[in-house]
Amino acid sequence: MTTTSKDNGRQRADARTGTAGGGRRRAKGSSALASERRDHLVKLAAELFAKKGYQATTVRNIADEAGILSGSLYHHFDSKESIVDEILTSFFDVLAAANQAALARGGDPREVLSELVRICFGTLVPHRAAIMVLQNDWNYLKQFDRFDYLTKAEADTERLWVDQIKRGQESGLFRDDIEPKLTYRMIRDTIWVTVRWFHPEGRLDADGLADHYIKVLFDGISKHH
Amino acid sequence: MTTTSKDNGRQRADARTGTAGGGRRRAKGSSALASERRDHLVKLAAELFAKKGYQATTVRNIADEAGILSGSLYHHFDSKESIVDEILTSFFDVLAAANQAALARGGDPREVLSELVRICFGTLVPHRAAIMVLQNDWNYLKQFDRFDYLTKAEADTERLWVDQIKRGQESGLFRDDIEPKLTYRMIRDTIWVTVRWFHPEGRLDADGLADHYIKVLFDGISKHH
Amino acid sequence: MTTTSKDNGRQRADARTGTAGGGRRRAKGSSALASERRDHLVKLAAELFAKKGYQATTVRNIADEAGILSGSLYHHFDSKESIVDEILTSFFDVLAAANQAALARGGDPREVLSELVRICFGTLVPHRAAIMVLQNDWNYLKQFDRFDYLTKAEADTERLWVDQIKRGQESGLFRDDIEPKLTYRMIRDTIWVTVRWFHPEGRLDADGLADHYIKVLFDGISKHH
Amino acid sequence: MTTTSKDNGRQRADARTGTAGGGRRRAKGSSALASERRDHLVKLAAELFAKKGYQATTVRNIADEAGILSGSLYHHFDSKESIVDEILTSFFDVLAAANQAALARGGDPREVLSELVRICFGTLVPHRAAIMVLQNDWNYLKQFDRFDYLTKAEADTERLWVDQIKRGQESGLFRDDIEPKLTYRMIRDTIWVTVRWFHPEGRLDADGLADHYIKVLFDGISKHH
DNA sequence: AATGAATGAGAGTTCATTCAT
DNA sequence: AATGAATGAACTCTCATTCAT
Repeated sequence: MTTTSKDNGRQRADARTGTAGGGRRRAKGSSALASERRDHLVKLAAELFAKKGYQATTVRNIADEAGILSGSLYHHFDSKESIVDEILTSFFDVLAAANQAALARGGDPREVLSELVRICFGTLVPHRAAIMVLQNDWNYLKQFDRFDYLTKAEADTERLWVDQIKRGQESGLFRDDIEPKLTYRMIRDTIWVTVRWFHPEGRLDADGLADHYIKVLFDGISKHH
Repeated sequence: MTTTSKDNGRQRADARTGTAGGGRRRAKGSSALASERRDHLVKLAAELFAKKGYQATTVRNIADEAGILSGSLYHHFDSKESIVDEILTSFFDVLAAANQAALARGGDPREVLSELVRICFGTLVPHRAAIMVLQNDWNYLKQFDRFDYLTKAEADTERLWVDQIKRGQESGLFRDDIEPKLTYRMIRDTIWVTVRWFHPEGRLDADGLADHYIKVLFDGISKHH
Repeated sequence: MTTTSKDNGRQRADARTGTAGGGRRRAKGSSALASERRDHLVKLAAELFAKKGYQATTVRNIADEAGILSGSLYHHFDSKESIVDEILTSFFDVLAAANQAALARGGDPREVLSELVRICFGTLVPHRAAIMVLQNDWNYLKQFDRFDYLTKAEADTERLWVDQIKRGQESGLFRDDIEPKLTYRMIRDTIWVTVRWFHPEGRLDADGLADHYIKVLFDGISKHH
Repeated sequence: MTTTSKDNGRQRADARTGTAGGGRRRAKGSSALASERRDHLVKLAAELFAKKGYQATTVRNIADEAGILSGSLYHHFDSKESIVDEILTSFFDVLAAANQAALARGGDPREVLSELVRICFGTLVPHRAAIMVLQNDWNYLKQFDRFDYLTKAEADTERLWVDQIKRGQESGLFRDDIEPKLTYRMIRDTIWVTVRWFHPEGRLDADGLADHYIKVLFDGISKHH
């Protein structure tokens, strides 16, 4: 039993249980510094993955960016896969926790749905890289068993959204002639896919984008008299 | 260098000028058969690209599927890039032509926009592979100069849509408080991204999807009294 | 379905069924030449494995010996493992066939055992490399599932020998106070391990070695009056 | 370079001179504890080398087993080679001493040879790991100059055995038609190679194995009337 | 129109070893 | 006595591409 920081396995296992907050427990206080180094490397990798794509980013690219040799990365990570895993996991943890919190706050379906939308847009900046990877490389990554948990997490999220849409229809807030599942998927995709062209320094920041979208989502683009 | 059908370069040049109809001119009647074989190979490649992604699909994969050796593919194509280029080009040709036709038919902005949306959804089945590649691999492919024409084509399309949205606002049909460019991008992304989960044999076919989306787009998901 | 010569899998499957003679069937006559090239490479690899050990021999070593680049080896073989597999398989096929033939010829246990010993010594020169690998690298190779069949083949051989020793004891030819299984193992190891120092150009060739050993085995080193 | 117990070099020099008894002299009493730790590490390494082979055992494997980090091993040893060196040296020291003692005790060649055989079998349990390494990894290790002394030690042992066999032939105890050198090698190999399958808890312990082998060696497996 | 052998660059990964702390 | 970060060389293997046949 080593005390290296290369404990991806255990870490992720914890994370996936849903212990919200995204706080990462470390066995030893002494490795707080080690964690910093590690987190820094993950961040560098994330930027490269986002920019060039997971497959097109080589382990050597990441090492170069960090100013070390490619082999040295393996002191911190088991594999290239485990790096991207860490990126995606920490994103999903935060998202799941935020979603749960929104549900807990309650409110009518329209309010809850607005909040869920805002949460999604809210991750656009802090988790830009993870979302980019998900948009561009998920089709490739999903083939690996180790990422099955993401498929499951997504299924959970879908249930959560669909429930709210149905509640909205039952309570007469939402139209009856929309398909809840379909509608969810379109909302979801519309939001995440913006990561490809969204620049937070532009005219609209993430909140502005969210407002704009919520407007269109609930009332459409037509002028109602 | 043979004088066979390996004339990707010239072909694409023609295509990009926008000569609608998708008809591919062949200099020699003798190569009609060769063209069939070639088209077949492109189709096989497209399916693989769609399923596994462009980078993850090897030239060997394509050759295996065709029952030949990987080196033999180079009798038909200059490179792996030129195969995907052919796939994307033929999609963009059809799309641009259809868009032009819709504009030519005229109508108020709401009608034109509806038609543009329907055209997009309409390509989902016949051009599934091309759209899939665009969704998953564009971030990688865009780095190559040879695909610059796609960026330009997309800019043209954007202008076309934005014009209609603005016309709609000016004529009082659409709300003033929506951003035309933003709205276009969201519509565009929402439609194309469905390629990832859309199954034409499901409850809704592409037309059904289009109807559903147009409904939400114009009037939102809220019930209006 | 390709027609490359990289069909290790199928080939070995056939071989293991026990089709004696060691003749290797090739799907196409056209690949007879391909087979020659392949066999040549296997031979080069075998010599290196024998000399330096399996692990210490790099794929580049083999390629260098063949005057090609390391990557080119993968046109012929799936992996380094599959090369050594081919070496070992062809040895085991020949050995099993020879053993069966000896049994078929019949004779009293002393004659059969003598023949089995002679067969073992007889493989020392033509299969020197395979035996060397088995002596030096088996402990490493056995960990891979793909070599399980060798463990099974060895178990079959053990049964065959033990049966003869027991028959010899029952018929009063061999002493009762020897353990058949133990005796077999010692005979087996004694013979194979000679591969480490045996030089066929020395005073004794393989046949001479066999005679010498049979003498000692049956009657010991003591002078009997 | 510290002045701790990392003195492999000197140590071995002493050992090779043949100072029997296996007692390891330590310059400083203070390092008695250090020595214990060191011996423990050597033992752990020996087990791993025996089980997985020298090359396949990584320095990390050893460190893991000891509950430390791989780099920390270098506080105790110069290199991976020096660890295995220590294992082999201590085995050869004991063996050489025992052989000398047997010679010193005298007796007719049959008695001396029996004793030598028993000595070999007697090392099987206490020096299992060293013998395993010698059987499996010697072909690799012998390439390094630092292990030349082992080749020389082996040559000494060979001379010792061959002398006894020749004496036996001259005195009429052993058959004239056996090759002394050949016979020695076969005896040697037969004994050591049993390390691969010998389990001391089985039906026969090391002494039993020795008895069995001596029986066969001197009188063969045939029943003599 | 296709084969089969090879190229050459580069991929992810391993590992003995070093060294400041 | 041990850590933790890093080195640097080498490893097996992949793959788009070329070319003589």
